[in-house]
Amino acid sequence: MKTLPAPAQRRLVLLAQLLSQQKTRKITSSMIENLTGWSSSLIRRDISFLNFTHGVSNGYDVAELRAAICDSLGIENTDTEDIRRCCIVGLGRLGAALLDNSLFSETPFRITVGFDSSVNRTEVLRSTFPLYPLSRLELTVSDMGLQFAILCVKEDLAQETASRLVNSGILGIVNYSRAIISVPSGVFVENISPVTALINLSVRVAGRD
Amino acid sequence: MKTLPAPAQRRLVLLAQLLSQQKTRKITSSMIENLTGWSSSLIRRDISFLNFTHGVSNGYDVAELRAAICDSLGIENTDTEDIRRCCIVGLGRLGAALLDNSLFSETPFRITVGFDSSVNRTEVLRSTFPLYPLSRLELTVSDMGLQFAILCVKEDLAQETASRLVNSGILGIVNYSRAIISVPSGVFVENISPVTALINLSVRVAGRD
DNA sequence: CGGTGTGAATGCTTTCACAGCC
DNA sequence: GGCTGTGAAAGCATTCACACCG
Repeated sequence: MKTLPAPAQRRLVLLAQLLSQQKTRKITSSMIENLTGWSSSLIRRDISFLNFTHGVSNGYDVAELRAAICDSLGIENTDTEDIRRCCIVGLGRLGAALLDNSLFSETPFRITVGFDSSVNRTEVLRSTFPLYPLSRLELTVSDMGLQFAILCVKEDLAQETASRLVNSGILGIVNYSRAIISVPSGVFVENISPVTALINLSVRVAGRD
Repeated sequence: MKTLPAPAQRRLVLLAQLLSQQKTRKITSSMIENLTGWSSSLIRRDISFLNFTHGVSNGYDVAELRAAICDSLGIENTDTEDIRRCCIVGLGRLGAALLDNSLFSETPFRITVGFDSSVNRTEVLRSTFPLYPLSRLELTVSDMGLQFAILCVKEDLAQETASRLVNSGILGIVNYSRAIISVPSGVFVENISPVTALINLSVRVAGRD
């Protein structure tokens, strides 16, 4: 098996999510094409990277295929074992809205701690896990051995906070701010600011000749 | 000028954002490489698609380059003209957190209306623009001629709501839910659920051999 | 020199097309 | 007959390498 190309990896993540919603028991590559717009041969190629040998020729078994993708990507969505604990940094309106582990049900992720510069906010907000002042970030992240952070601080603090996270051992950052943050190699960032998303949409809409 | 490749387009959007943060007046492709991890020749190639002829050989003028990117992508960040009006659908904790146009300052986007199935929420939440019950979605979206929507409804309503948006003329959807939504060709979706982002990070972290 | 801009080469990704299987 | 899985071809994106410029 060749190594999984990055675009294929991202499609497979979405495909796994699509399969969890799927009501039917079987699905064919052209049904997936209709749902996603990706060509059926591309989908078959993506699936072939999983070396998932299903045997039958009349489509994929939805549950089996999803399991094969999760298995291959290491994203078993068990609720019990192999949980990845994450922190949220910045508990403004947006950060506070994400303090809700029901968003992560049936995934291997759990929010286990939040940080904010305002002690007022860490004390007023209710959650099932601790909320600490920013000053305890380094200590807590390294003690808990966290690898993932959700960054919801304001633009002007984004780089500084990201660096502190990286220095404490964080390997992946979900960046909700518009700021572009620099991280050393081996650390990854997913930029999901609504502004970036709207700009990308706008360019794509304009570009459809 | 050849047409802009999709990966280059996405990098340029991020580059424009990076340039807005940049403190220096000049920047070279290898400074950008250090900040972003993209190779300097790739950056020069991306910029060459703009047919931006800057003249000098000791780096790019930050402001000029940013203007050239925005111009070429049609994302002038004026606050006055050519504003794209957007709606938010679903005013739970997350949707309500985005009802804040200060998130979109210095961009051509403005939230101009919100919708929720709960009349209670549309009446209790405060905002500078109207909040309506979901039943008024079609009428309002087509009356206002909106092209962009931010979708924050729960998973089980995502597809149905997206279809209603598309039928009302929406061309681009920022999807905050985990649900994968199907749209006809000519309509675009950006999936930015925190769950998807974490999964992608987790796969990339695991894959760094 | 220390930089850009760009043909040409390389390396990836996607599509084509068809054998093989149920 | 309809679908998968996959070599081989085609099409894209990235890197190389170097002419050229201030």
